[in-house]
Amino acid sequence: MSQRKSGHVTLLDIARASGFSVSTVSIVLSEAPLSQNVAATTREHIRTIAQKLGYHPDAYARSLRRRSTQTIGILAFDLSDPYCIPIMRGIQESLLDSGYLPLVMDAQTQRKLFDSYLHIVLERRVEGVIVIASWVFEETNLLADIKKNHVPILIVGRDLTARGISSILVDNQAGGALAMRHLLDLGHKQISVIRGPQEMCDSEPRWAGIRQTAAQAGLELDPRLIIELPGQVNPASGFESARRIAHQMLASGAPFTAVLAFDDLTALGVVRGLSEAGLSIPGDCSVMGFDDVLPAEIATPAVTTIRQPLKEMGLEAAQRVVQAIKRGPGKEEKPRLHLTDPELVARMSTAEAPANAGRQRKRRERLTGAVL
Amino acid sequence: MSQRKSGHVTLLDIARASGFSVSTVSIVLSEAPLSQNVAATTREHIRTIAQKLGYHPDAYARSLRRRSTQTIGILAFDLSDPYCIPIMRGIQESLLDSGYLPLVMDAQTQRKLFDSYLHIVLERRVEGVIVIASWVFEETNLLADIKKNHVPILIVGRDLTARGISSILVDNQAGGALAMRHLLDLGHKQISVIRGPQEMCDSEPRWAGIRQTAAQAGLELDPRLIIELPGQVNPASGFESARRIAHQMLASGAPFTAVLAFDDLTALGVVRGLSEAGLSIPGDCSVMGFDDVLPAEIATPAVTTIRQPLKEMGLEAAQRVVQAIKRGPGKEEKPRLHLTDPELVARMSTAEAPANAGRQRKRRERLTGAVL
DNA sequence: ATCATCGATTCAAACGTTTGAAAATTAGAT
DNA sequence: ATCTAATTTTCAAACGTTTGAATCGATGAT
Repeated sequence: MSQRKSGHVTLLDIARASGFSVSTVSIVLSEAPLSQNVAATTREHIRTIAQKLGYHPDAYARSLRRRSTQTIGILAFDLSDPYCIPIMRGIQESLLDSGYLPLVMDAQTQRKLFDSYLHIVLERRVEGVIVIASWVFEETNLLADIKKNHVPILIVGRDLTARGISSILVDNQAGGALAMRHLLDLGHKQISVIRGPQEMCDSEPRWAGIRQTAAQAGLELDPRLIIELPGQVNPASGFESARRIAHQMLASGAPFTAVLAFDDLTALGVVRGLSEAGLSIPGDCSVMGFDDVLPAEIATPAVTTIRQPLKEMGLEAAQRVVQAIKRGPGKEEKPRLHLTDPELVARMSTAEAPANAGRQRKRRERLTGAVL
Repeated sequence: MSQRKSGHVTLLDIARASGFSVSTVSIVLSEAPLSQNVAATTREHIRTIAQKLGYHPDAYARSLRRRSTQTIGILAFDLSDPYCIPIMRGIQESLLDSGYLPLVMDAQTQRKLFDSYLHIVLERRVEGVIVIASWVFEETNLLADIKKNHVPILIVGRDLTARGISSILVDNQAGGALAMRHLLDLGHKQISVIRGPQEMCDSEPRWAGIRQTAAQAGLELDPRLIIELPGQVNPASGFESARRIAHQMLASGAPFTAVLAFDDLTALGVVRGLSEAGLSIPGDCSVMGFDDVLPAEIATPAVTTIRQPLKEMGLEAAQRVVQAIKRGPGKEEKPRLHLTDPELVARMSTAEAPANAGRQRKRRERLTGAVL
């Protein structure tokens, strides 16, 4: 009945219906400090009417007037990557406590989308931005616009302190070391490593940790067993590449008893590839991943992996951005780098190296001949 | 330099810097029809300055004035459920084309959050709402508020036409039938069914399809092998329940050669449970799921499942909501139900029933005794 | 009676845009 | 020089809120 043009119930509607002015109604419904001065009966009356009409304050009008949107933009590089989810969870949890609304954007691993979403969050006047990306996106000149508009920004999953952006990511080198250490502890000597694609910034430090640990243990890695993943177009493509690589490794004839994969999806690809060739995991070959995402946990055998404290990273990211907002513009802190601790999660896909490597090799030869 | 109190560059800044009025600047930058009348040199001049200052129109002021937010609220019941992701993808794709921005909210399987997000999307003046939920949420009285405010709403994954809400979901009964048909075709006679929890609306129709198909084939299902999942608190909990159930079934001594699980995560739980007991999939027992989510695809053995056209459902949902918005308030269409076609995806977790069931039973007995 | 005091309510301006209507400028025709 | 018409630009109001300042009554003190 009292529908205005916009189709939404406004303060004016309630003012008319209650006989009080828009000001009074606003003061009551927004629980402004002044509302203590408003007669209790009036308050009651106004609230009842608002309830009845189904009033919801217009966030746009309110934000415009208050000059604050209570909103933080979350730019995820790809929501279909299970890696993003726990981070988002952490962010969300922390943000809800502080009264901010996360504005989630999914860039779907597309630079174009990423850029246009950066535009959008700026137009939506987010008070801070959190980027989730292990990705290269530094070239985008929109970062300059973000700075021009004094919006605090922080990135999870990549070190961009060199570009003046605070960063939170796992200590990839320590993680790589942890992974290699685990395989060494299990007695493996012939270890294949599937390195990440060049475009990924995680690739290099992980590899460094792996290489270093192997060297310290006096182990020389067989170059035929060090393979690099091609660039990925979506989260699932790592799986498929790894599967193919597994077949290639078997075909190469180079003996190995364990595979250290770049991440969990890659590890699952390796498991698939080796299984297709008739090998059993971990009996014939151990496989381990990195990240600890859901699919790794619910696969059988569950894959041993290096856990990133993703949720905690999200929590911290949110806290840091909120702090930066509270600190206010102009008083920016200098960009900080926070490396979180990786953790070994030993599951079922890794086991002691077989005592008799000869038997393994023979078995593999017998099988791969049949499959490839 | 020309920073105003809000910290953002506004039309006024550009007006001052260019010597033209705010109106002219607005007309040029928003590419209003009137901008054809603006001198080409002026247009150029204004655009250059806007670019230089890093101007981004304020979405709040604009929406307030235009009385349109170009925004659609997406309420996902749980983003950590891989089921949601393809739907979201579909929605997003379709929405971007039509110039709407999806406002994604993740209810994390919590009714309280769900309600508060419904509030928020209303305050944010979304022009439409898409709910993703196989969930019970009908009791929430906020639905009434949504209707009061004339916001078109549509639900994916649940039939709520009875409550006057257009719904898109897979034909669960047909899917259940398809699944059972597959197992029957493979020659299975002793089939265990893990039914969904009561709270889930998918459970009943799927079961109906299964039961009916079995009956038509003249197959009587062993009641000891019909088990219902407990209610779930998060997507991963179905996995754990199913794992336990697998052990219980083995312990019960009732013979079975196949398990038809409620969904993919449940199927993966069964695979885990049976594997722990020493059975091999599909050699000793076939397992199949429902939905076709990522973990089912990348597990080894890949799980046979009934695919829901999730992305397509998202696409359609978005289209329908946009249409409803275009149609305008008042001219609401009567709520429609759209059942999409499920599809069998035969993978590696199902195989022909073993010719000799006796051997199977013996093997299982031998093994389970050792494990439980 | 007058004046300050206090409590309850309202005024009016502002946030940054958009847009119908008006005005200013220029050009063209008489 | 005057009038009309076209082109270019600006005015001013509006969107729904919030909020410092102002108003209005009534109470109590002088």
